[in-house]
Amino acid sequence: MTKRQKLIEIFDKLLERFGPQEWWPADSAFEVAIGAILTQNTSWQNVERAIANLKKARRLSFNGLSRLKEKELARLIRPAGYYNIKAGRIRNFLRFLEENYRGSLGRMRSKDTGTLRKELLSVNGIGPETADSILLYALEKPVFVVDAYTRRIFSRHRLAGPKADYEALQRLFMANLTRQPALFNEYHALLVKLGKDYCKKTKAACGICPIYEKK
DNA sequence: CACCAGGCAAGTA
DNA sequence: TACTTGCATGGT
Repeated sequence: MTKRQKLIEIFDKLLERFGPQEWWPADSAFEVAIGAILTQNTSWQNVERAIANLKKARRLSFNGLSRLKEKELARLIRPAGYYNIKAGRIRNFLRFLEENYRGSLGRMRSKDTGTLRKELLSVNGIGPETADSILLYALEKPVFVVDAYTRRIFSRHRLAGPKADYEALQRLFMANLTRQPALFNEYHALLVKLGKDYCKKTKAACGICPIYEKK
């Protein structure tokens, strides 16, 4: 069994068990990018409240957010937690868009993925997962998103070392699967679904995990 | 009450 | 390089 076959087998089991996840839940690419920052170490449910506040205030756009004072932005995204930190990070991202793409996320699409990733990582507040989430889910670039669930699931199934870093885990997927945005999209979303339902930090339900196998 | 959630940066050794 | 800590709300 090659790594590729193993990765595809897991994907097929997850898809059969959970069905398509329909990621990323958002009305625009811009909303995806803002959501990616808001969901850093935060439950999606809390992010939804923050997004709802921004929509209700009609501020969920580059111009809308740009005209907000940092304190006011922080107030609106309060439910997402770390609101002072995240308000600053969102403003860093807005300034990045303003200075490099005249405020248009869509204008990023024409550049190559590697360059875009470095640019995003240069923004204070955007790390590997946030950058890759924007690349894959907002710009549809073929980049695999790794998160805490991915690391936990693959470590517990002994498919990766417990101390495998982000890039190593990402390479496992990207070097062994065809680089299709749609496949990476669904795979990551399914791993999050599995993590939420069966692979929590302490309460692991490995015995009934859909990809569990007896030795 | 404790623990967790779709991280990241800054500080320390 | 490899830890450790602060950031914070809302659900279980």
